[in-house]
Amino acid sequence: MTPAGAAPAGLDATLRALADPTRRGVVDLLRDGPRRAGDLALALGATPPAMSRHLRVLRRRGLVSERSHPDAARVRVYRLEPAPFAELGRWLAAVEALWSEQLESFAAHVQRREGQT
Amino acid sequence: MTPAGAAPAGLDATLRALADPTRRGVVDLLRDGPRRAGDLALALGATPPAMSRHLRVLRRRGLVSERSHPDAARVRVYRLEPAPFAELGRWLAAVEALWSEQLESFAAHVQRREGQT
DNA sequence: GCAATATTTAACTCAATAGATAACTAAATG
DNA sequence: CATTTAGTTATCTATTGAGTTAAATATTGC
Repeated sequence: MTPAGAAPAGLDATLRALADPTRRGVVDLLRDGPRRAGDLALALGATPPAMSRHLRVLRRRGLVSERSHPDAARVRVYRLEPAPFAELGRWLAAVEALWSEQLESFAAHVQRREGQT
Repeated sequence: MTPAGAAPAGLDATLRALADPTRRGVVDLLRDGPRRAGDLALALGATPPAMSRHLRVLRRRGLVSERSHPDAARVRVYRLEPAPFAELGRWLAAVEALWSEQLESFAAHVQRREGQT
């Protein structure tokens, strides 16, 4: 069901991870492909320690994964992991599915609200 | 109603608003239609003040709007507003669009990484 | 007008989180 | 090997933000 090892930690963890502009910047940059940690820090104007912490958050939430650079083991390359985004997408789709249903069931809600009042 | 000026406050605000389980619970409940503030508080096990604060956050981010109950002006009815969800959906789609592209452009990244090393 | 109801605002406390600097680990390079 | 390079961890501080109780506002009903 879930890719081996990288279990998405749930919607809450995903949304908390994405609710930070720097981390969302990381995601946006990784859209174009894997990148090194230092590269990300430089591109987003973050100090290396700050970026390292952001990457740790993203990693623990399963939004990114880390590998060593094939030609330089001290360089760490990060890439996006699809599972948490897919989970978020499903939730969002379920919410958005309602803009049509909401009109349909409007009468029922009026009834319910009046029953409660 | 969303006053014409209350544009969705951006992805950051939307994601911060959704990065809370109670507020996400509100969204899930409002999927089924508009509901009263006190109803939401009761359903989610939150005290009225806590719920009021959560609703204020959601309102200021443009995720929900508030009206008075037609038959009882002291009752406030909340409903979902689609715009911020649509914005989030577009961003998410852009991110997810990459699972295919990422494979395509893989060779280019290898090249770029080797150029940097 | 007076009490009850629905909800919000205020003031406070507490925990979680982000940023900065410094110290540390590991790997490439001379 | 000593040094530079890449990145992470440690520690501290400051800010944000969520919950609580009490008070305030507004509306309905007697």
